Amino acid sequence: MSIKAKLKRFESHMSTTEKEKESATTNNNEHGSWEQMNTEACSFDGMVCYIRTTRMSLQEKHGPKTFAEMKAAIDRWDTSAFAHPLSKKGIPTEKLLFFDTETTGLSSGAGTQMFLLGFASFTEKEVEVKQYLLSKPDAEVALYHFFLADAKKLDHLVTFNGKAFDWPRLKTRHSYLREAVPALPKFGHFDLLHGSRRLWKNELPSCNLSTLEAEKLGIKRTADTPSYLVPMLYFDFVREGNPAFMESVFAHHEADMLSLIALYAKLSDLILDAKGQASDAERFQIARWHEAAGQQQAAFSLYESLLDSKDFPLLARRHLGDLLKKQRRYAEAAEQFHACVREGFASYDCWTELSLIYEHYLKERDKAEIYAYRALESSTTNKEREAALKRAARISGKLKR
DNA sequence: AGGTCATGACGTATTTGCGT
DNA sequence: ACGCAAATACGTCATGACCT
Repeated sequence: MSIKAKLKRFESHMSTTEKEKESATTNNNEHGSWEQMNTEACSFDGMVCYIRTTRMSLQEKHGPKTFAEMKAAIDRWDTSAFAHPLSKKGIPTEKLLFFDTETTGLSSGAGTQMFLLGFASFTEKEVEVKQYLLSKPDAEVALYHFFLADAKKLDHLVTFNGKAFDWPRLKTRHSYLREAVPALPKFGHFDLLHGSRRLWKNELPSCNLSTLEAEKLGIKRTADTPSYLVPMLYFDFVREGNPAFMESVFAHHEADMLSLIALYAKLSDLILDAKGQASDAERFQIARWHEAAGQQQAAFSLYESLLDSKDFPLLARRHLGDLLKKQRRYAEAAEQFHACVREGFASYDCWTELSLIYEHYLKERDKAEIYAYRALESSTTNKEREAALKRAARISGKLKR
C-alpha cells in the first residue's frame, strides 16, 4: 500500500482539528504554510533550517518615517564633527546588521534555547530581513551554518541589549558547534539600550523597546504577540510541527529588527542635530553624554544653548562651570558658579567651587574665606559640614598670619 | 544559571602647591 | 629642599534595568 493510501485510510480516524493542522503542514498554499510565510526549508548535513526572507522598498514606512529617511539619518554620522560611542563614521550603512534573536526564556540555563536568529540590513534599494528558525532542538548546526553564511558579508551589529543578552548567548552556542560551523566573524557592535536610557530614563517609566516604540518612535504595533508568549508558541510549533504557530513570532521578531533601524535613526537625528531636533531634556542628556565621552567642545556648545531654556539654565550653568574650570578658564568658571548661587542653585557645591577657585587660582583669600563660610551655611549633611568647616578654618588660619 | 553599563558611595594613588 | 595637606584622577564595589 502506498503512503498516500495509508494516509487516506488514517484520515477517517482524525478529528477535525487534527485534519486542519495536517493540511496546514502539507499544503503550501494555505494560510500559515511555509510558502505563504515566504519561508524556505534549507537542508545542511541532514538538518533543516527554515529561512524567511522579506524585502521592502525604502519608500515603505515603519512608524512615521520611511526607511529612506531613516537611512539618511544614519548616514549623517559619516560627516559628523565629533567622536561618539554610536558613531558609525567610516562604516557603510549597508554593512550594519540590525540583529535580534528569540529564545525560549530569559534565564541562562540549559533549558533555554535560542531558536530564531535574524537581521535586517539595507541593500541598494530595499530593506531586507532574514530570519533563521531552528527546526528542532538538534538542528542547531544548520541554523548557524545558514545564518553565518549570510551574516559574514556584513560587519557591524546594531542591537538592543544585544551586548548583554543576544550576542554572548550566541557565542556560547556557537562555541559548542565550532567544529561543525563556520567561524564567528569579529563584528563591531553598537548597542542602543544604554544610549536610550541616557536620553530618556528620566522621562519614561521604562526604557524597554516597546515603550520607546510607542513614546519616541511613533510605532504602533497592532495585534502584536508579546514577547512573553513567544516561548510557548515555539514549544507548540516543535511539538505539533505546524508552521502556523510561527507566523506571529516571525512578525514580532521582524518588527523588533525594523524598530532597531528606527531607533538608531532617531538617536542619530537627536545626537547629530540636537539643536534642531532634540527637546531641552534630550539636549541636556546628550550634552552630558558628550562630556562623559570626552567631547568637551560638543558638550560646551549644547550646555550654552540651554542657558535660556525653561528647565535647564542652572543645571547647564553648573556643567559649564565645571568645563571652564577643567579648561583652566577660572574667571569664567567663577562667573558661572556665581550665577548659580545667585539663584540659590546647588549652593553648597557652587560655594565650595568658588572657594577653591579663589583660594588656589584667583588668589583672593579673603573672598575664598567668605565663600567657604557660605558653603558651611549651605551644607546639608554632616559630611558637608565637616568639610566646609575644615576649609573655612584653614583659610582663616592662613589669613591671620 | 549572564553581561553591560550608568550611577553613586567610597577608597587609593599621584600630583600640586604651600609653608617651613 | 623637604614634609604635609589638598585636589584631582582612577579603581572598586554594589545596585538596578534590560533581553524571551
